[in-house]
Amino acid sequence: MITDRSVFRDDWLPDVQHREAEMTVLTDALTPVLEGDRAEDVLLHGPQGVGKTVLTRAALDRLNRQQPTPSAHVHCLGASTAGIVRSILQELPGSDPARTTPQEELIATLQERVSEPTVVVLDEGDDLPETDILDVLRGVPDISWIAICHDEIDWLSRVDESIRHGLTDRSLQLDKFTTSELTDILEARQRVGLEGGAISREQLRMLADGAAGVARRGIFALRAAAELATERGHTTIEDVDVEDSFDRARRQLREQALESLPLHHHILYEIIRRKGEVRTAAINDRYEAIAAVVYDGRNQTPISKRERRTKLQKLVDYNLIGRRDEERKRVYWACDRSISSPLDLQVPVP
DNA sequence: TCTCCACAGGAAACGTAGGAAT
DNA sequence: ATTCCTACGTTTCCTGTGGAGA
Repeated sequence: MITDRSVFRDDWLPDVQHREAEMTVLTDALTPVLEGDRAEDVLLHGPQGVGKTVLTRAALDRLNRQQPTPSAHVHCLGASTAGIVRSILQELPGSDPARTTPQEELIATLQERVSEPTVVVLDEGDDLPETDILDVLRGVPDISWIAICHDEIDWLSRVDESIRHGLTDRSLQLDKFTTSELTDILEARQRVGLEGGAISREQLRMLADGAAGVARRGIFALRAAAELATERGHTTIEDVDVEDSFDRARRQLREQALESLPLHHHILYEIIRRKGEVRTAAINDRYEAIAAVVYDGRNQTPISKRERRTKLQKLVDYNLIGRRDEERKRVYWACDRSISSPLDLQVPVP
């Protein structure tokens, strides 16, 4: 039933639909490059999964077809200033810098290497105002940036006045799609990714409706529906497959998030998942009780309480665990207890 | 109201891997 | 081969918060 799985992946670049106005703002911002000038900076903001990254990639793709332009797409979440500069250098032509190259030297290399208009995409840039990266980029005359974040007000409140001023008219909001817009988007994906006639327009509308305007959710659900239909021996996708697709899609999104995290997070996640609702102190007790066994032979050592708090925060950010403060207790629980760590952890059952 | 306690999270300090210089 | 240097992940230290109990 699925003829091309790559269509459902995050890195698939579709023809952008229902973002004409936004696309115009972006392409206008990039237009100076065609004259050999630096592009305008842009801030792109909106909820997760509504196509901010896709729109940016599409705009750069369009620019590249008119005028090949160096660009770098950097994931900034949790990265230091030096880390971001290093990622940019890795994407631009030239040799990659060594792991321990001093920050000052990285910046000097960037200034030397960039001699024509270059666009840097700062994805997942919510924490950017805390780093010096915008100042660093300002020191490279040919570099312009497109920052992608969730909360515009928060982001702008933390950058300095000159940057805020430079963004006037170039702070671009992407809202959730309407059901009919998202139906169109799913229609286009299924045309490429599924056998002809596998799904009806009405079923696509149901998927779009269930995804509540979040494109990534809808796309994952479309794939999940096709997978369910195949497993159940249906020749085309049936309504029951669509109904059951949301659960599977949600699971797949969470599994993907968990897989992307390192060992310590998996161990903490498994402790919480197996216990149901659990207090911080109980997590720590359990962690300390099993640490020796779980870390054995893994080339890593148990982490301190303080660092566990940081890891737990990340699990919350990734929507893998929930958290609530009540009285003097902070309580954690797994958002979906059926999702287990793919690592083969020797977490003993209490 | 005051003191004690447990915990959260910010900031500084620390240890280590690995590349460069000698 | 040895020494030096840096980024990064982590630990240590510390301050703030808020409920419990005197």
